[in-house]
Amino acid sequence: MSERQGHLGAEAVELAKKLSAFGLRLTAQREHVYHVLLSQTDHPTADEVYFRAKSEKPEISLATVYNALDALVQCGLVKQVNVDRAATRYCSNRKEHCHFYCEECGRVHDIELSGNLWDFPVRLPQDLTARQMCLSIRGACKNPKTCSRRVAED
Amino acid sequence: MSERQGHLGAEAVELAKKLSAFGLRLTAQREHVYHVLLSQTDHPTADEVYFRAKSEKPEISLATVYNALDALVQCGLVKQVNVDRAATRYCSNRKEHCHFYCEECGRVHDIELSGNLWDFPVRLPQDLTARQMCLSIRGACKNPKTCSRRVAED
DNA sequence: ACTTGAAACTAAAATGATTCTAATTATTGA
DNA sequence: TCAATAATTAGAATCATTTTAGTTTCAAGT
Repeated sequence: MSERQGHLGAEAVELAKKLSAFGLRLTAQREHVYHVLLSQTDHPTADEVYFRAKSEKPEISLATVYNALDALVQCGLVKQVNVDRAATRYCSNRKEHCHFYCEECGRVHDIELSGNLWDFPVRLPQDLTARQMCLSIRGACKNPKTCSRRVAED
Repeated sequence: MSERQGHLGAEAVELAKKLSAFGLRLTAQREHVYHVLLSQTDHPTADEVYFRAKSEKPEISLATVYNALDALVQCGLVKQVNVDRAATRYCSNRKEHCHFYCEECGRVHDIELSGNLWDFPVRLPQDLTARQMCLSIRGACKNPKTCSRRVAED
């Protein structure tokens, strides 16, 4: 067991496990990026993650943030949210949910599902193997207090 | 009625109607871009649309292709498909369907739905108004004949 | 048919997001 | 501890998309 794994919090222990299951190493940077994502329930872009991460660890580089995000996505702890032609956003919500994109303000909201997406009937050709399903909803927040044009995030 | 609307095909007539419903004009370029999208059932990127369009109309510019794609998306004739951090793809399939993204070869397949997405139970907060729902599936093609790494499109 | 302002078009430059490079450092297993 | 490998860094490069500025086309009103 490595030096740094001697004193890990619960979060980091799980992170280490998940990463190593995919042949990826636990590093201080990945741990920190994951921490940044968990500490705010919004859906930051890589750039936003970079700035948040830098405020605590000024040496971290943008390339590393991309690398860490990729590692987290690969091992299933984080999901990418792609909307229109905008920068990809990242979501650390582990509960089954879907995303609502407000066309007015650009915010992404997490929406709970009351059913199981895998039960939804689709005519999937037999040569295709599904690994992941996701639902996304577009619309408007309709609340003038919280929904104003082009705000960063919720 | 304008000069060029005098001799339009059925496709173009519908296009003209949809566009004008959104205050957008029918132009030769938009018509051509729409034609390019309809003539191949794959999911080209803006760049790919540009090259296909240019082969028949060499004067068309990339900015116009983007403009035309935006116009088509705005009036609902075309859908954007966003996957990972890759360039946005465009889909002219008007039937209710969802998208399957093959993580091995990058192809996007249209999948028919047997149910109505709007029936799927989600806990949508009442201040959110949904306008569009879409389902997407990730997985693998699993067919070595048709699925090889990083092929352009299906 | 003729004018006119708005919308759309063009090529090219600019921007923004993401990836790559090369050199360095950290981590892991022997 | 050592070597091999993976991950990190800053910065350059690339790719996708948007913006700009000048020109053309369109549609609405004479």
